Amino acid sequence: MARSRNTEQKIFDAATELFLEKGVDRTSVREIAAKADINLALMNYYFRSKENLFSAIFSSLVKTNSEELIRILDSNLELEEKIRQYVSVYIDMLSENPLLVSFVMAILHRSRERITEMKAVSSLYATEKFTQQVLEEGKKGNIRRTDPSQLFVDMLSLIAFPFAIKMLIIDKNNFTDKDFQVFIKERKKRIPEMLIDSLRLKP
Amino acid sequence: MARSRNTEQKIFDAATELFLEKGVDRTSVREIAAKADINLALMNYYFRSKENLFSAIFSSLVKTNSEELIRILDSNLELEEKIRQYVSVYIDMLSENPLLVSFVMAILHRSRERITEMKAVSSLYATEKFTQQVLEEGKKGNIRRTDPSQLFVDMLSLIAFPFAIKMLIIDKNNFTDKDFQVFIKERKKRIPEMLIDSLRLKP
DNA sequence: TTTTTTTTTAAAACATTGTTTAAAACAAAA
DNA sequence: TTTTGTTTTAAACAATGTTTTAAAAAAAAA
Repeated sequence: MARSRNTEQKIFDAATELFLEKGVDRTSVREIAAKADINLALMNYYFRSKENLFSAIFSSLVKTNSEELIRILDSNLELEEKIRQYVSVYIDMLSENPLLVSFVMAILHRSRERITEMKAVSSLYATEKFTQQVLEEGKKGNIRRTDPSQLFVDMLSLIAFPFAIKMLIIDKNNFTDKDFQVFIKERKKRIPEMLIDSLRLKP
Repeated sequence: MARSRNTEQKIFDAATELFLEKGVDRTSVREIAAKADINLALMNYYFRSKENLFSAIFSSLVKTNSEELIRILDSNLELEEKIRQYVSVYIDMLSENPLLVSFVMAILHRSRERITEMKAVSSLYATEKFTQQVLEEGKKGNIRRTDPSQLFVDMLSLIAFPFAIKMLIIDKNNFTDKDFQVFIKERKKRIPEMLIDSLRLKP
């Protein structure tokens, strides 16, 4: 008979929440068991080890949140519109899951091996078409000649970093969570403008 | 007599290195003791607890690396030059200590209480003059009217984030460490241009 | 030198972690 | 119902973590 999807899912969900909130290393399996309201040993029964559970969760998170972004990057949209959509979708995604950036960065710092797992799924590794477009438009003289890698890192930085320092921004500006949302929403307009500005040919 | 600065320093230095490299939670006090070549109990003798040691190190790191930045922000340089210098100095600093960003972010994710400790020292909290300049230049019509907080976050993001995802950038582009340095050096020109571009009045 | 204080040591106490075991409870199939 | 296989449980285990203790060694003060 199929394993109780119910219990397995309960563990997965509880662990996801805790890992995002407190980080993997500060979350004990006992805590996960308590939150999932299951017996301690069931974690090992279903996932063999904590590290394994973490790996499953990490892959799932990255994958879930990358598919749409990859689709945009691979699409035939013209460069400007592609940038607008990528920024918009990415920011919406992170707004819904603001802990994601910190989590991924913590993992990046914690276990470099995890990089491999990201390759297959992260939108960072799906920039071929984007790169090609930037080079082509540059050649045509439609935009300033630009290193596509730099442009992509700019974009990523402007999108993601504010979420990584969310707490600092909130604290510094005496923001409520709502204020932060407004702040971020503003960036959905601001970032594409900035990037496209930087591509515009000087008169 | 004063406590043996020597031993205390040895512990401090060994722990700093390990915390930066592997993160606080994955560094054991036994490891610190081994690396510092001291008896295990001395860590407690000098710093009372691992958490306390960490706190000392964190404050020191943030402080050391913020003083010059704060000085620039508080200076009377005109806005454009201030941006150029801030970016340049900040990038140089992170280049010398590339693990700093990941470390601070991991901490931000790990212990929100630490935010308090940053207030007194982080350059993020010394933007008063900068803010004032942006508003003033905007009023005078010398630059586009801009939310200073947004501009500052842009600047910070463009500077810091690439270091946080250094491993991804290296891996994705098949960079050597030297390549990464070149990539970053390029950004020292690129970032100020981008920011100043975004402030320029449209024709 | 003797006394006092500071620093270092080895040992062990103590807590918590992730994992395993072996039996019990349960559900499905025969 | 009996059998079979799956899921759950409580308890134990082994490893590793941090902190404390109490005595030894070293250094400074008297």
